[in-house]
Amino acid sequence: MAMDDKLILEEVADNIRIERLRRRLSQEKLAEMVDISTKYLNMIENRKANPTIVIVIKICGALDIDLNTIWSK
Amino acid sequence: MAMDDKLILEEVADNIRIERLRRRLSQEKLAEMVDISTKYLNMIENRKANPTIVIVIKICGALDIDLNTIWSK
DNA sequence: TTTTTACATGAATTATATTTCTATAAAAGT
DNA sequence: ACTTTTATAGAAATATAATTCATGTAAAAA
Repeated sequence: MAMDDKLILEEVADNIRIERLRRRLSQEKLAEMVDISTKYLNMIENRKANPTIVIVIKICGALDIDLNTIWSK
Repeated sequence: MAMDDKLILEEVADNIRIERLRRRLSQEKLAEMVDISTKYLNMIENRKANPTIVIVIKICGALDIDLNTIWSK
């Protein structure tokens, strides 16, 4: 994993967590909405997973945000 | 793979191909810019792969488009 | 006709995404 | 103080992302 990969995952992870907390959703609730395991959502938010585009788009859908909210460079 | 997953991949795939052709880049050239195999880029454009967010963001970077260009629902 | 360029695909392999199970611990609620 | 909720994480197993190699096709160019 290259260094710029980590930068990407950091920003994606942080923005997901920020938007989730803004909506007062628990990891468990959001994971359930997106149909992924709680463990895996936790890994995403802690920058330990590189999720597929389908999962990211579903997360955005559940949070009612667009993709640019998660990465806007 | 659920049906709405396929809908997502279809739109993502089509938009990547459209933007690549608009810039007159070959699959080989774009794959090289993004540092993925030509075969895999071909699979993405033909809706046979579900790439990670890091790869999608790198593709957007190479095409100089934002994420919403690829998925805007 | 020959060569080159671009796109596509099957099979086999490797790397990694994702789940399941389990457990700990802090924080919040009662 | 007790209970419940929430977040975190290790390890092992499973699913699938991603590569490599080989090959084929078709169109454009020489």
